[in-house]
Amino acid sequence: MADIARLAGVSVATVSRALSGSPLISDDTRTRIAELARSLNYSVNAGAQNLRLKQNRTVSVVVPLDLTTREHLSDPFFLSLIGSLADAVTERGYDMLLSRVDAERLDLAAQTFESGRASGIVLVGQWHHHDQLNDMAARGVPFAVWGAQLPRQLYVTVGSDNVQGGRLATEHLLDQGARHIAFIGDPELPEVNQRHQGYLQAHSARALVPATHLTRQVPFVAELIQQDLETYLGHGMPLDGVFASSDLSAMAAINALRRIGRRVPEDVAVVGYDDIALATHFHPSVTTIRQPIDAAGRALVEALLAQIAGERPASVVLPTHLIQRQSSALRGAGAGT
Amino acid sequence: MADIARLAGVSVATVSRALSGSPLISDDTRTRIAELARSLNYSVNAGAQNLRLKQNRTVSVVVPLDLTTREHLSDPFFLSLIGSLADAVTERGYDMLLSRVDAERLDLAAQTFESGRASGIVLVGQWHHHDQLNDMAARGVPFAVWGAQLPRQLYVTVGSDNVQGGRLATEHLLDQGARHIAFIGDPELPEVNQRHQGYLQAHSARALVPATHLTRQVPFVAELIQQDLETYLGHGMPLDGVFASSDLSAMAAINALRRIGRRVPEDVAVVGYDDIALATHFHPSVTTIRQPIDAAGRALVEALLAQIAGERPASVVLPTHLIQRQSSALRGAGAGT
DNA sequence: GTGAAAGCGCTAACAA
DNA sequence: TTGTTAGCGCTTTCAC
Repeated sequence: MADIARLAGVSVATVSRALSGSPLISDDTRTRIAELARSLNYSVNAGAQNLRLKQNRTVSVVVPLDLTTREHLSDPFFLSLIGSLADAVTERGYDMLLSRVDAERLDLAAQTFESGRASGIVLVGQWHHHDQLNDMAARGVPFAVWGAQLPRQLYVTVGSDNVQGGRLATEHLLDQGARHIAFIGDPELPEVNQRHQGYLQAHSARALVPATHLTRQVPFVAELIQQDLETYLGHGMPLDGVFASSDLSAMAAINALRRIGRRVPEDVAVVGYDDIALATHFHPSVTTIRQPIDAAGRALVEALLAQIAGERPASVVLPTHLIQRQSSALRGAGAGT
Repeated sequence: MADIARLAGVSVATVSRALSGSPLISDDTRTRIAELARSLNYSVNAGAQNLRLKQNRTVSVVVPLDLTTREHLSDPFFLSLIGSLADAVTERGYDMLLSRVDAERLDLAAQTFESGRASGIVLVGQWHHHDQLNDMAARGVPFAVWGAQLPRQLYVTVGSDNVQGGRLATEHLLDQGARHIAFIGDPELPEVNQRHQGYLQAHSARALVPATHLTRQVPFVAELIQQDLETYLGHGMPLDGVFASSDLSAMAAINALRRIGRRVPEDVAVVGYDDIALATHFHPSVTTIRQPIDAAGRALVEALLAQIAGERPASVVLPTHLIQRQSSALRGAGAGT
């Protein structure tokens, strides 16, 4: 900037004002300076500017890294969510800092804020760490979480209506005539837990009670799901429906069932959750609960920016929809796309 | 930092030294200061530190935004590449800034560098903008591009061996007995162009010459691909093989063929490119050319960091592999997974 | 082993 | 309309 000032024969203050479009500067000098800057490929130093302005138009998106399961960032749902966040953040004129953090140390996510690198944080997934997040919120860190709304929650979440989603999925399976519906997922995770609530509600609304052993507590790992299902069926237990708490799990389940010789959907109807792109194209195509990803990214960014602006935005629960496809057409009825 | 200094009864200089682990500080004061900092949730202000140190451990990943086709960031291949980049960047102890830029103004990508926000750039996709990129390189902006290696190229690329990939795909189709193999893709894009070269090479190696109208110049848009294929076949032209320049295109082609009443693979064998997760699970599963995504992310980051360190790294061409699946088993032979 | 002071590149009073 | 000056939070010579 000093260079430009010298070349233009003015002071740095003038250059600063010209470049920031201050109305105090004459059009003449403004254009002269603008051209000089362009020809030198000069851009105002963002660090110095932020330091001075104590402003900072960047959002930090943190993806917890679960060391025990997947080491790499590869789940299509989260990847899409990141894409949607990138679009939403760009739309609002912010920069996006993407980082990965050990899921056991979610509090580390706050560092990007505390070190002044970002003005707030979007956390993709809340895992088991409700308490850590409450602490962060109490400390005054602005952040928004993709996840489930929990009791006594001091932070803002954006998530799909998991209970409703679980209910929709299960009702659909019951409608298809299924009576022994397994639930696959780890109810220790808040979102999965709520989907499980929906599963139970759908049953009790029809005066049914699913056998407890139909709830299969398995993490999001294909091998474990397949193994668990094989064990379960190996014991000769009845099964004519599966509600998996993610599409990836549903696909793993379908593969496992097929390997054991059960046909999907003729013998067992399967419903997933997320509606990732793969679900339409899988064979059979997977009936699922859609989470509105574009709305999700936008809502997360909006909730975060509202907090940064000093507001106290409410958590957002996005509606879910049943997308009916082949995997649940138990009697050949109701095949979708 | 001033607060901490006051509370610890020392000068800011001492705090700075203590926090950066300077050996000049006594263990006693160092731990006292460290604890104070922790209890206050204090983190050194990154902006100020960078300003002072003129250092900057962040990589800017720029995803061109092609306004004419997809507005959203959703292609599974690029999404995975971003995931892989996030992992690689984190591994090297850098931060990752993710931004989207109009594909027509790729030079804007340099801004994150010129404004000192990042020490270098990874560009995901080179599109038609070889010249803009050469200009950027000439200006001294450190960056690495995912794409094809081109003649008179002043910048570093990392990409798969597109010619080899195209050859492998086409040879495989020829091996399956296909003789009228369409090429689907837009050869104006450098990577696609090289895949097309491979397609031609595979033919000429067997003294064959594919009819020119078999090269279907279509952008990566499902609707256009389906439409084009329908037109082509509507004219009664012969077709028993398709080499699509991406898996998504291959899937669009398969859907189109099915709609027209051609069976895949019995009537038409299809091979894609990328090996996205969907490819395994599509029905029929898609034979494809795998691009090693994890290696890609790492190679891009490495090439960039080398440049930042003042080296002049060579472009990287990653090997490709044919992954044989059902979509190309023309005579029922050679079905894979 | 610690402190005082200068300066990284910028913006915003305050003066002129 | 423009320039002078102080200071954002930090690191680092230089002095003690």
